[in-house]
Amino acid sequence: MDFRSISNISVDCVIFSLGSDGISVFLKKRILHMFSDKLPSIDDWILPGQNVLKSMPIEYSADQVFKESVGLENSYKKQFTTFGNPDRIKSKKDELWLKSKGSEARIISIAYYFLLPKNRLDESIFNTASNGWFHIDNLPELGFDHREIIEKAFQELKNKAFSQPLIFELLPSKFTLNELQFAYESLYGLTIDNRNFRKKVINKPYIISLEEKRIMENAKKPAKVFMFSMDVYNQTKNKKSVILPQ
Amino acid sequence: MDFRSISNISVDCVIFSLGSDGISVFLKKRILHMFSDKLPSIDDWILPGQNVLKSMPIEYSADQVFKESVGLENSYKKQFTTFGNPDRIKSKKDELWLKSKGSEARIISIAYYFLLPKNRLDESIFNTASNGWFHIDNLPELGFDHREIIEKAFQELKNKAFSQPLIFELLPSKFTLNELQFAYESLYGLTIDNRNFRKKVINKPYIISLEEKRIMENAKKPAKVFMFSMDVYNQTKNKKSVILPQ
DNA sequence: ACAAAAGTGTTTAGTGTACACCCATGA
DNA sequence: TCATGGGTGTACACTAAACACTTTTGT
Repeated sequence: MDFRSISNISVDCVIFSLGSDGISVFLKKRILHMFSDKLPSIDDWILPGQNVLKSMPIEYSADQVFKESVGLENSYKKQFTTFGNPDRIKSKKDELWLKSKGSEARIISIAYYFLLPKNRLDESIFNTASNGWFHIDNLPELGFDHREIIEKAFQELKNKAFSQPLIFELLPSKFTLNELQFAYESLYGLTIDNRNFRKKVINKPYIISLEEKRIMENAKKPAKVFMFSMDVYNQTKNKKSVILPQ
Repeated sequence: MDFRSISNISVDCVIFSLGSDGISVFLKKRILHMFSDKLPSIDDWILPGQNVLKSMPIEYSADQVFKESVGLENSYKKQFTTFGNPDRIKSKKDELWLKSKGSEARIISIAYYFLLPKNRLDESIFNTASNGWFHIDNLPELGFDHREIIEKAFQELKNKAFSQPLIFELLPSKFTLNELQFAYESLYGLTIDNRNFRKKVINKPYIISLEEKRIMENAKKPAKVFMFSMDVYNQTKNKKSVILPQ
């Protein structure tokens, strides 16, 4: 095995999670102090990433980045776009940073997004000095073209969740209907009528009602919990009309 | 400008077109005769592709490949997945081929698909000795992991066309309703009721009825022609229910 | 006149949407 | 008893789906 990395190819990971105020993204602090006052000192945020290894699959590096970032494995992962235009390193800061890391100037970044289920998040990794979670609508100053990467990831996620049951990857395996509604509202920036939502959801065969109840934060009355069955979903999915969008 | 290529990064292009019998893919012949009888001689098909250039955007190479393949520009193009596992070159043939080209053993391929409108196809590029169009359900023997790449491209195309008006990229800018129906039937392997289809299509504001008529091949009665307006589409698209697939 | 694709209507079932109040529970 | 999220029903409009024959034109 050759565990050296390929110098011009990296993976960048956009890790999404559903926080109490909506969809959040995990970022790492980028700090570099310069000896010369003439050079800008760097203090902003970037996506977690690392170079691809010479003898391992691309996704191996993505999994490593995910594990090092949030301490977990086996979450939903999707490779969505590869970024690599020669002008994607635009700023003096980005140049300096790459030089300090000994990296090449033209880096191809294979970008993945991950979906982190709500209850699997290790709280200790929440906002430390070098890690942070940021609401998708309120991102901090970002290095390189990482804002563009995040926006693209979010768009791809929304598109995909439109036709596949991705939403459940953001929720605990047992969830309440109001949690599911909140996930949709957060992801798509909607407000949904609760009665219509419940009707629609409960009619899906792959949404299984459990006998269990759970008391949500701030609530007095316990709420029924449900689960999603991928088995039932795969069995019952019928090719609904595919003709003309909207 | 540095027009040398990056030795370990290439683009591969899956070019789709709508032929008279359905969706077709453009392939290039791969032939290599060996001096030794012990080595297999290569005679199969591969996707058109080339290496990424040192100082140009990735899509520049994709556009070049497309132009060299079918002699056209400005068709719909989508980067969909990057392939690069170390074991994607599995066969002796693939190894020999790469050696004969002086390429590295670990190549990252950034894959694009293109949609070629029906009437824009230069017939002279149809099946020559080194080029061929193959029905998506009847592909020949393929080199490398190119069958996998084509299947993935086709899946991504179908998914995307489900929520975006991609189907029109496969048709001439003026088309008949039966042509549009045939495009859907070919893409999704459906048979659609013609009366219901016409009703549904004619009700879309972005499908514009033209005063023109056209006599289709084998037909006697001329057919009305329609166009798709992206302007109207963008103006009128309403966020239809996004809750739960199927 | 015949062959071939173009074009047309109605009925029924199901789904989406608008809308406002009571329920169960813990504090 | 009050505050909080949990949970419920009806009416109307629209869309999807099933189904078969007539029209127009070129040969």
